[in-house]
Amino acid sequence: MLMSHTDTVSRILDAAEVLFAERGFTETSLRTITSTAGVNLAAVNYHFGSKKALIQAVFERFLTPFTCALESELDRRAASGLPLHVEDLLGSLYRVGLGSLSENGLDPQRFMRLLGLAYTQFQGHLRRFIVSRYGDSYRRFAGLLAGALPGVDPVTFYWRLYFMLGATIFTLSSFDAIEAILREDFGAQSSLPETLERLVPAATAMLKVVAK
Amino acid sequence: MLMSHTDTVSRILDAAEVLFAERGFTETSLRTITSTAGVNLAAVNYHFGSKKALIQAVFERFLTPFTCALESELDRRAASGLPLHVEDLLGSLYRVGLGSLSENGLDPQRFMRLLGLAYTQFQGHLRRFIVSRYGDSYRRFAGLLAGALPGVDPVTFYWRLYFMLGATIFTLSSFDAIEAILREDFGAQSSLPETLERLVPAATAMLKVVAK
DNA sequence: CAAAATTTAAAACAGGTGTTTGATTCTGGC
DNA sequence: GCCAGAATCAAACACCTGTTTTAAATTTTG
Repeated sequence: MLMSHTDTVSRILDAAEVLFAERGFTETSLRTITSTAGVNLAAVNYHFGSKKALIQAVFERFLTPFTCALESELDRRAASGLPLHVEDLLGSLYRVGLGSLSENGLDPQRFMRLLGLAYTQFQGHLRRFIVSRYGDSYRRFAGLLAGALPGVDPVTFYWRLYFMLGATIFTLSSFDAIEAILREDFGAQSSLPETLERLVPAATAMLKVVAK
Repeated sequence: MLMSHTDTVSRILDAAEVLFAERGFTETSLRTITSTAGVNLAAVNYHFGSKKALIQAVFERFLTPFTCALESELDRRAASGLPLHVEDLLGSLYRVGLGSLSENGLDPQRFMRLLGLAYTQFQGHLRRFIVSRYGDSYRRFAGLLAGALPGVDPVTFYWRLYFMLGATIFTLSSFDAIEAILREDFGAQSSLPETLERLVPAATAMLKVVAK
């Protein structure tokens, strides 16, 4: 039968998620995954088919609830008829990211770490998978953001969008490390929500600049 | 003799530089490096000691001229006595990056790609190496930048500094990919200097925002 | 209950990894 | 010309990789 998701599958996904986020894809072997999951080595290839497919499955479990939550948040905003400002859109994005993930028992920091990996590690198949599966939502959000920034020419807008993505993914995927440095140097510790509250105005300013 | 740097060493460094930037560290084997360099497999361990040491050597060849050029640019600015503005500092940083590297026959894009890897790949030894070797220059630059931003409290400043680093490294290390997308969608092609000219005002705005 | 399909298990497979070895060639100083 | 030291080479080493196989156990179903 196909109700298979008894245990083994989830345990593999759980272990893979943590280990991938900690060490990367190539640096994490199937043997490490299966042994920390407490299942047999062959189980990965049996249930997922290959290591690549496992990597994609890990991302699917993250991204699907996130994307759905973002879509319905955008629907809600659109239904309200109110104009969408840049701050609101970014705030929504971050709030949804934090909310939907922790609801599903997923660690937002790990999520960002994995997202960072998806962009920087050399896994062509992953990039293709993500684009084909979640590209529409991405384009919708980007379109709304562009609409909230009249007067910024398209090419400049897209570069700035990438600047923003970079700032976000890079910073949040190394959140632990950066936070540790700042705590050591200034004693003040920052939480993830606090950091996002710093990020929203900073990213907004970057998107809005009027070239002089 | 110690004049050894006849050929083999540089050829290994050249090949490793390109291959690392293209595929990452773990994904590039010593056999691939030595065969594209046209040298014997054992040469890496003979001249460098280990793969880790080779990785560090690749970064040293990039970062030392860059850091030196940046330091002397900062010296020059300091000697002039003029106050240092944020735009100037960022402009210097990027201009020096472009200039000093291409002078030494090194590809700036590859440099950014490698720098991105250094941050995102899981090579503890590399991070430690870079921090211990180039940490002082980094702190000097960060200090000058902080001085040009009175009124921004230290913790906020440092978070924004990381936002900026993220935007820079992330964007430039994927420059080719992003540029290809934008060219396909808008027909307009962007050069690296052009992109840096977009980045300077955007990053400046992000650093300067006054929280409302 | 028995037959069939699904899931687990141990072992082997084929190939790739960084590193080391020991012999051989090259090279510069006397 | 000779010979120590440096550099190159082919081969082997020990280990790890993802994947497959074959058999046993388990679960589902008629």
